[in-house]
Amino acid sequence: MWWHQHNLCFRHPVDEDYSGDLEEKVATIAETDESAESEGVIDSHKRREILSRRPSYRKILNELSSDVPGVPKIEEEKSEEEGTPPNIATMAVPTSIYQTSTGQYIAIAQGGTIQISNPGSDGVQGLQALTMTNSGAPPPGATIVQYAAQSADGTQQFFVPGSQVVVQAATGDMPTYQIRAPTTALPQGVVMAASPGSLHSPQQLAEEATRKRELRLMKNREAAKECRRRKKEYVKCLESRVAVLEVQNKKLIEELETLKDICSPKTD
DNA sequence: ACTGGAAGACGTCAGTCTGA
DNA sequence: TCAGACTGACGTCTTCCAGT
Repeated sequence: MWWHQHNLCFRHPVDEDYSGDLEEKVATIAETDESAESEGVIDSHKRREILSRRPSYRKILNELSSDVPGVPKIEEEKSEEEGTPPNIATMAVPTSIYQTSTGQYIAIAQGGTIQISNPGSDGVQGLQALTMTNSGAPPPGATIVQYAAQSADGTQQFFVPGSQVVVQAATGDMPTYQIRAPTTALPQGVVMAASPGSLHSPQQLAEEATRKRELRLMKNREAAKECRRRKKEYVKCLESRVAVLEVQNKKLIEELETLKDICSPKTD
């Protein structure tokens, strides 16, 4: 596998190895002037150990950015929506925000907690917490919502991704929610469970274990995505650093040549 | 049109790191 | 100490493109 950019051609056998090559390149260019005559040979085992214990890309890049003014920082987890309602922004950092048909805001926080806030309220007031779970073997796309707060008013309806609508289908101690397409009256599946009771039976324990596994896989999936995004940003940063250092190096060499000419004029 | 390789994105597992 | 975050490694899938 070969990878072309800036008229350079880097070998790129496995995607994970490329950033290592680039790091080496940056280090080599940065140290050319001082340590050109140093041994420069690192024991491969030691090097592997160092690499395997490297801190996260975010950390590295942020350290780089503090050393080098031009290097951008990797942003912390940012919310998807720019126009976050003020009464939600002060709470946990949401990953998704939806607005209900009655004007309420629903924020799904990182931990899977759903927060419902009334537009007129000032943050904490009117907030209801729900817990998102995916238990057992749900049908594709289905989401289990565990209702942890009692709704005081009547039927509630809010929008979820995919142009679907969550409708409160029953009231009372066991409110039920259904996901429906907004234009059809046919429910696509009941996805609501009441507040969780105690888990005792083997089946319930198995379901809980499955649920935990699903949750872990989901989080890991998101973490892997985020990790790859950071890595790409990190590699971009290294590439631009290579370019800058190469230019600097060239300038210094030219300067050195000029000074050499001045200090030791030719004797005819 | 078909095919095979390159490249990129993704999901998962396993191991390490880190903060409480 | 432990749970959660992070990341390398691996396999799979999809898309693109050049060659036939």
